[in-house]
Amino acid sequence: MEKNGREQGQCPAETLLKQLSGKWKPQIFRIAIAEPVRFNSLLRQLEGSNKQALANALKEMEEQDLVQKTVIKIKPLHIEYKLSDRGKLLIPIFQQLELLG
Amino acid sequence: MEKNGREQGQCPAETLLKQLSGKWKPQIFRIAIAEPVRFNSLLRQLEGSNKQALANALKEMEEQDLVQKTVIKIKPLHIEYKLSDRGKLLIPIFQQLELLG
DNA sequence: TCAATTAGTCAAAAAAAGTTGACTACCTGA
DNA sequence: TCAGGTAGTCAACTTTTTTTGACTAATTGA
Repeated sequence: MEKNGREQGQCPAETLLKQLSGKWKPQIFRIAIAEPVRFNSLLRQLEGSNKQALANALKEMEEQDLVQKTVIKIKPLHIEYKLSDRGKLLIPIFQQLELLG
Repeated sequence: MEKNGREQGQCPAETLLKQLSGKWKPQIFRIAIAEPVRFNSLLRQLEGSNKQALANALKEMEEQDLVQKTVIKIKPLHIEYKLSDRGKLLIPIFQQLELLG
């Protein structure tokens, strides 16, 4: 998984667009900007989605260093997803996309 | 084809991300920022692409008002694609994507 | 012990996106 | 009139992405 398009001689924008695209990623990103989210909460918020879809999206977003997964060791073991430092760096551009979309 | 995500109650960024994504669209957009392009020129510049891929991408980008198609009535009839006004509006955000990608 | 909640995994099917190769149509110069 | 360049279309195929439904595993409260 590359983090920089220039390293493969591609169009760098393409790399980032690919990381933010997909059926559920933009919505996950938007929700995670506001506050950390847990798996089932996300599942309930994203109508029409399903466990597999979210698991895939979250795993990819974690691999691409967009979100950070944290295990919270309380009673029924919560797993929290929040934006990573790189993810936070992308907030302004995401907000621009929201404005122009 | 919608131009504004808010009109369908979706994540607005999602609409724009979808319009800019796809195997060839980012590269087409980047090339078209620099100067108007013709079909076969694009085909030659995008290694691994094919007529169908480009025809699809260009048609969609035209429908989404990202590029403008112009028929140039010279000898062997050229067709030129350049950024539309809306497309030009997106240049800054695309350049940001290039920087961060 | 049983049901519910947490957060997933797995395999298969369905849908969407991308590729391939043949074909069309117009115009021009030889 | 025939070859070559322009810009495509079409149907079939392959690949990738997304969905569906069943299943797992740990923990908790009744």
